[in-house]
Amino acid sequence: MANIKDIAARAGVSIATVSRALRQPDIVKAKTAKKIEEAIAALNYKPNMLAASLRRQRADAVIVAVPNIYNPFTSSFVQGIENVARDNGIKVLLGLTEGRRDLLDRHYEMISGKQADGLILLDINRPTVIEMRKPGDPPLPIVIACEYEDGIDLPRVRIDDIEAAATAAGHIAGLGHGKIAIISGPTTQRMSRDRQRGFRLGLRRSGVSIDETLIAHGDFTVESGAHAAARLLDSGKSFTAILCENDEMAVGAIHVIASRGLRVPDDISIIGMDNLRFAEFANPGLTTIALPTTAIGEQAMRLMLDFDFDAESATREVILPHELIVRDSTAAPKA
Amino acid sequence: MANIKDIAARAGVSIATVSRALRQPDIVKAKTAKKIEEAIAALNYKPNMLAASLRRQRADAVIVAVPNIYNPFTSSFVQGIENVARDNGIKVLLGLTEGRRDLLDRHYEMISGKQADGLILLDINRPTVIEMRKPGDPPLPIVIACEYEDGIDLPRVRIDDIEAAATAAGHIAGLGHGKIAIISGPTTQRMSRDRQRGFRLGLRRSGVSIDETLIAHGDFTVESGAHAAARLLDSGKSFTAILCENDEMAVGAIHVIASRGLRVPDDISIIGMDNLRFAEFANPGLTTIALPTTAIGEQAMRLMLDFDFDAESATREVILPHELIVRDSTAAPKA
DNA sequence: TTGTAGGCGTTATCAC
DNA sequence: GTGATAACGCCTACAA
Repeated sequence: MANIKDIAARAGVSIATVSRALRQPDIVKAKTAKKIEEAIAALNYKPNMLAASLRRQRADAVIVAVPNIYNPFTSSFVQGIENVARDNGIKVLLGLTEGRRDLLDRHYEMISGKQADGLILLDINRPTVIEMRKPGDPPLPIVIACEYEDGIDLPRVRIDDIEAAATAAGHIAGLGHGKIAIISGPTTQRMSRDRQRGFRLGLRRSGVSIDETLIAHGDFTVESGAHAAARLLDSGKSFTAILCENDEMAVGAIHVIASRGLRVPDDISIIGMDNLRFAEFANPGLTTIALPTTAIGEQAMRLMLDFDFDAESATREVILPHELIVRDSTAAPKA
Repeated sequence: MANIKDIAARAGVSIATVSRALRQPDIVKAKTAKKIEEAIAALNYKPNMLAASLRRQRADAVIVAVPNIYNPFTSSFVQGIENVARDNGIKVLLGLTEGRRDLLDRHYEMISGKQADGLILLDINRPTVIEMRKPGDPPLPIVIACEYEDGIDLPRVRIDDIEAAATAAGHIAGLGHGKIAIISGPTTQRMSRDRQRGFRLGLRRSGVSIDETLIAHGDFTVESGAHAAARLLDSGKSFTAILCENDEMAVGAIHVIASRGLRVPDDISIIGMDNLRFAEFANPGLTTIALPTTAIGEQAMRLMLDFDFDAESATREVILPHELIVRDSTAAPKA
């Protein structure tokens, strides 16, 4: 494989000049540049980025850690990151964590191993390295997106889950529902706690009281939403709407409700959160809260680029707006 | 940042010994190893993989190019790749192409730039480099998964789309349907052509003839499936089943059918292909053809590991089996 | 079992 | 504008 030396030899210049022609074409004479160009074409030379990164002490790459990739939410989020990264000559690498901390740590190794410069985290977990950090150590090049927990001082971008959930609850209450069930996520997760709080807040604002026995728990998967809905129906209690903490569980709930011969929204209204791509094509179309996923990704990448996490001026938190999307899964309760 | 030299100094050994302690712990004396270990812990040393890769001329990483990540199919496919990669100490990096060739080429640069050793392709496109290759050039470290085209001599793993589609068609015909519509993908794509061929083959085997005016075209997205179904319904022709070339379009079709007050499968049976995660929770649950996605990923990674693409003995093609999954979207036509 | 030393392919400093 | 040359941090013959 041709290297910079071969190019230099063939073009009759020094390797320094070749390097300059590649990095700062403007400071080398046009004629020289042309000779170099020809040599590069002739030998089909490709710069060895490994060597370049080693020398420059930066890889111009970030790694994005996501728990899974089937979640459409992830998709447009990553899209946002790519948009900004591309404009700045940064490579984006996706690393799957499956929600496992050991895998996340393994991805972090790409940073300690200098193969990437930063980590954008769209995951519940935090890499172990955060706990290992002692005061005075250099700042960690990590940006947290969305799944935030308190007590970790890293830049982050997120939505206001509480207000978003309150908006959803307000929509349902505004339609006139009074007996409202909730399918919540795992309360170990900050996001789930916030959303549940938001549901309560939204109902309270509308003067609707909550029946604590109408709260079922899932784990944010379609399957768990189906099971939770089944439990609610089996309980024999009556309710006319279900607030679901995410769309996946809402889809599961709709499935179960329909399979029992009940109708959405005639018998039971369903609202989700996240506005997954499939939400629009559920039967019926799912009313939900849309998150500015692409914008979140863009912001996260910008925070990464501004990386100077020790600086007083560093932006520590960006909160982006959500939006209610009304489709056909919600309606006023039957008279 | 501490480097191997610092460790050597602190442990009172040479850098060679440190390197060996890291790579081949068994060939260094236990006592020495311990001293080195302590030094590593004390200085919080992390090997610079960039330098290691540069020296060893391999990155121990593969890049997986996928058009998007929201497709659940992609997800378990990547899972399969990771399974095998992990067991072999290989890092897996995901690169998004958005179906764009320029982005794919950019990912390929990671290979010419030595940041990755191979490329696994789950994309319609092919990197430009394939066309540039002249006979005698070293083989390209590329494995193709599923989206195959003829005329490219690279190892690949796929399913038999024709037989898979024939199976789907056979199921519908076997239920007694005679007037059957088709929602096909873009016929520019090999996979779409194969699946359409398979549908025809399956129907012919069952002695059912095809009405060419009952073929609508989409582009594999939910939206296009919805539009195609609408066109079919608007045409006024009668049919009792739709063969969809993938689940996404099937979901779109169901949505439109339901929104027009027709029922699946009572009025119209729907079958898809791919067995997306959401297929099970569609309303009604979608009958479909399951692909061995994880196995495809595993095989692809194995082909990558066996990389010696010039060798006569190199495996060039692996075909994996599909499976019919019967759910609630298909039934015998009304009498 | 361990040490010495050359080199992987760049970039960047300093001369000229 | 261009050329020598010293790093960047590691691996691996070869020698001891």
